[in-house]
Amino acid sequence: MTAVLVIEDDDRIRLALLLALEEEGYTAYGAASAEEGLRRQRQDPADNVLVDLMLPGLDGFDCIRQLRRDDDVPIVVVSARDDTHDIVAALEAGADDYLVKPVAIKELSARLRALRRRGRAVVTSTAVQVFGDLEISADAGEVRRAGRPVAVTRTEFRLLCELAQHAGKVLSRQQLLQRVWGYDTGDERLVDVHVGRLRQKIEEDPGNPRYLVTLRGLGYKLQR
Amino acid sequence: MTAVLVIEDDDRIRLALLLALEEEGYTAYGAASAEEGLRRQRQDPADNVLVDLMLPGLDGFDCIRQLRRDDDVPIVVVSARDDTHDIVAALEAGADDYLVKPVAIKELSARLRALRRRGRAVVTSTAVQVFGDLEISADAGEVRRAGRPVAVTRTEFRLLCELAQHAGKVLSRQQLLQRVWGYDTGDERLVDVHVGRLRQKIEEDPGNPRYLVTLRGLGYKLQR
DNA sequence: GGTGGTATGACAGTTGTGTGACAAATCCGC
DNA sequence: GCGGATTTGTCACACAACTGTCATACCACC
Repeated sequence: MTAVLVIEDDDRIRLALLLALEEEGYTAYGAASAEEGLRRQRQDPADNVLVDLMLPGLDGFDCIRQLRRDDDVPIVVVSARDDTHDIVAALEAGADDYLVKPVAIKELSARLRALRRRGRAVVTSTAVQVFGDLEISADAGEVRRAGRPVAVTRTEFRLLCELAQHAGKVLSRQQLLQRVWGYDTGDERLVDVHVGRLRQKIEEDPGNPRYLVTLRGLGYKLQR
Repeated sequence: MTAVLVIEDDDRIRLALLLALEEEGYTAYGAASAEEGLRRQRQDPADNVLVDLMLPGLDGFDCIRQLRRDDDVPIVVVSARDDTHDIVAALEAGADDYLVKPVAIKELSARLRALRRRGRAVVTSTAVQVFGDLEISADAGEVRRAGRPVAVTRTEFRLLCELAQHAGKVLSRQQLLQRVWGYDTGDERLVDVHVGRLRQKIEEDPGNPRYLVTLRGLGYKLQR
């Protein structure tokens, strides 16, 4: 799952972008100022960042420079101004792409894809997550235990990824239902069943799990 | 010194671009057709390639795909059309950036700099990719299994190249439709059929593929 | 020992994938 | 241009894999 951070002060535009990105299959979250955006990116780095140039306080160019200083996440500028000078300045500041508002969401999506294909996100995002002798590769759609590939189904894979993404933290059945299945409501037993099946595949001793542990009354977590 | 190849059929525009690029400190040379451009790039690779979309004979999109197949040079599209669909298609075909004519030379220069800064030297730009006893020669447009040439059709070859380019990574049917066929929408079963045909040709046991594997619910990938 | 929460096996309905047949489109030698 | 060969895309069907539900057994904690 690719996470995108949208830094944009106009609430309406930010929300619209977030919705559209979600629709395209991204995990998207927003920040209303450069300061907030930088803080969020430091705490929980996204795979791509969208930045508006006109921001209150710290402006977009400074925001780009700071983001670029911290890591090399692909940065896409979204601006109302199509002045050549702005475009050049943004690219010089460290942006990777520049889009003029109003943004066609398909184009944005394609540009994010193109950026990722260039090999940037491979470095920054989830290449392979490792838990002891358990490896999860989101790109390859593959799980390995002790070096051996383990065949998991799509749902199991999603579940595992979701747990891995919040490694060490408990996720309630409700949260898992929401994030893996997209159900706002539903039978929580469903989660149990899939957790059980996943254990059969990834645990040495499914009855006494080492990775995918139950927290009675709380939910499940993937042990680091 | 950075060398730039300009593929553009209009003599006046090509000359103007070449002059402007020289002025900016680049070494620039031109080609009046996709075929000529591809030949020159193969003989004496430039550091960046500028491509016009409307070309006689082989068009810009095909030109981009071929360039991308051969190596990993940054490609900038320069086109008179600012249609979103064209932009998306060009990026999907493998372009790294897109500029609408008339081009502001300063912007072009900045974009070339930005592209270079991104550090492209990531992907294996080997002409021949090897997977076990399977060889894919992009240059020669040739596929071999256990040393023996395998006759694949153009579509099959493109599909195989696309998968090889992202070796080990899952590509969804949607992604393959877009990248191999250029369809933004369409019947995903089309991919299945061609994957099936490709398997008949490159796999020892098509029913139990070693290279071109299915990831149920996710897509296909070419196993390393 | 009782109670609420959790694990697990079986089952039927659903979905996803492989494949052969066929017609349209394209290529190619003449 | 022309006609045959090849390639391409569509469709339908069969089969295998997966999903969600349920019932039952199990366990931890009070």
